Amino acid sequence: MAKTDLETRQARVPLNKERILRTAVAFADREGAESLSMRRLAQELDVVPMALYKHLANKEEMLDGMLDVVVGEIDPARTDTDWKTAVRERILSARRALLRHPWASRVMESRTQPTPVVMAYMDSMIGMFIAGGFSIDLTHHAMHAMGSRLMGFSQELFNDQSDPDAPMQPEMIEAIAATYPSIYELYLAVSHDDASVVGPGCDDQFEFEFSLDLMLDGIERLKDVENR
Amino acid sequence: MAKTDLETRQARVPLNKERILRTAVAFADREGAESLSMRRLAQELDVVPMALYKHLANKEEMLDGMLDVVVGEIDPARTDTDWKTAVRERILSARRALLRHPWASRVMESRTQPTPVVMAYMDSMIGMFIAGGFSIDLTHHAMHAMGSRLMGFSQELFNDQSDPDAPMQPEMIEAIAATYPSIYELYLAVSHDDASVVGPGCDDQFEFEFSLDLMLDGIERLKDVENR
DNA sequence: GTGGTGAGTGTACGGCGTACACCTATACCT
DNA sequence: AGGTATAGGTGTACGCCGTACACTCACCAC
Repeated sequence: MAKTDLETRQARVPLNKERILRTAVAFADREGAESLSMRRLAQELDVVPMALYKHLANKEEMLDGMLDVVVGEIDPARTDTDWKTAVRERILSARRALLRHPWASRVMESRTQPTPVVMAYMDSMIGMFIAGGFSIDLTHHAMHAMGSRLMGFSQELFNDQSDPDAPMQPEMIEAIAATYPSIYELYLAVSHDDASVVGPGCDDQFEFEFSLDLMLDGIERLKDVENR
Repeated sequence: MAKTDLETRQARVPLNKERILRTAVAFADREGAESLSMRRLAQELDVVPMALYKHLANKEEMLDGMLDVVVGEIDPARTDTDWKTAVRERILSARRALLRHPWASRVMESRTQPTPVVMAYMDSMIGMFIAGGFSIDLTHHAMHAMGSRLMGFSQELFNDQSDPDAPMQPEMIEAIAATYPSIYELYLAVSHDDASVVGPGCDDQFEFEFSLDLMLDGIERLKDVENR
């Protein structure tokens, strides 16, 4: 009896959507999104799986909510500078948020409908271009062209190397050299730049900013043509 | 007995990897990748689910195989023009292949390791830049910058509208107008360009080529700077 | 007290990928 | 021709998954 009493006494923190989402995000940060199931999450919260469904319609809604948490971490737009700096810094802030939650870009790719939070982010992004003097049409094209870069990632096409700094067996390298000569050539050049011959080979942050600036410069030029 | 005899007689086409993959691709084309399970596919092939595993290690390997089928549909590189035309046309061919198999880009995004077929495609793509006079480093950056565009798609961030030409309820439009003024402004401009006010609103092919050319022009300029 | 309400529970269902043991028809060797 | 190895198809079973549905029970206003 004493035990039951104590259990009931220690007013167990009640569930609510926000606490569920925070826990889910933390779990995904720790274990990856693919190991996040409703059942595991319920366990994490010391609750029976179905309890979650009093606060969320289904798993999809939860994933959306988790992404909203991430998007919520993106800094608001600066208003004290030109459009290009403002857009650039905002996107880099988005990227920082996504890097904090490595599962997020993949989950984002899997979503089909934007949430209101994402819509609001897009809305403000569009606003930045318009305020910067872009025509509506060019803004539209720019938004398309930026694509997922707007959210802070370029999908890297197999970015997730199994072992971040796997030393790459020499025989594997040889096989690659024979079969994919151009990849090998590129690999040689890139890994040579780096401190170690076997390092990660390229600086993702640099590559991201490189192509971000390629886009920004490109659309800036188009804007100037338009206004000439 | 006659029946059994007949059944055994009509030499049932034997399973093999290629036939499985062809059937899987056709099924995904028809029903979408999310409804493709090993069990449904086995059913499609009039075979017990586990039969598939004599030809494929697991579902992942099957998905990879399906993507290889799609990548196999991309035209080989032209060798009779400048790098820019050759790259551009190859990418547009990739895009055509992906549009034939709407599930493919999403599945591709979900993969973590490239298959040899994809590696070969990348290799030849790299080769096109190098042959075009790009330095290795610039080639490397270009490959990163092009990202999924190399495979014929830019991830559209919620490109899949539930109903391709849903008329958009007026009250929904009003709600959007109030909450997301910039999105609304863009929506107005874009849908006005179009024949109908409620049409798809934008031409994906145009947007794809727009940003493809933005990238190609950008890296071309960098190449010229490099060689100056 | 009474009755309504909303959060948490328990059970159950149908689906999934696939491990493992089994059967069987063919192919090959002597 | 007889024996046997092997590859391809089968059947059963396991442990996951998301979630429908009926329930209990604490709390609340009246």
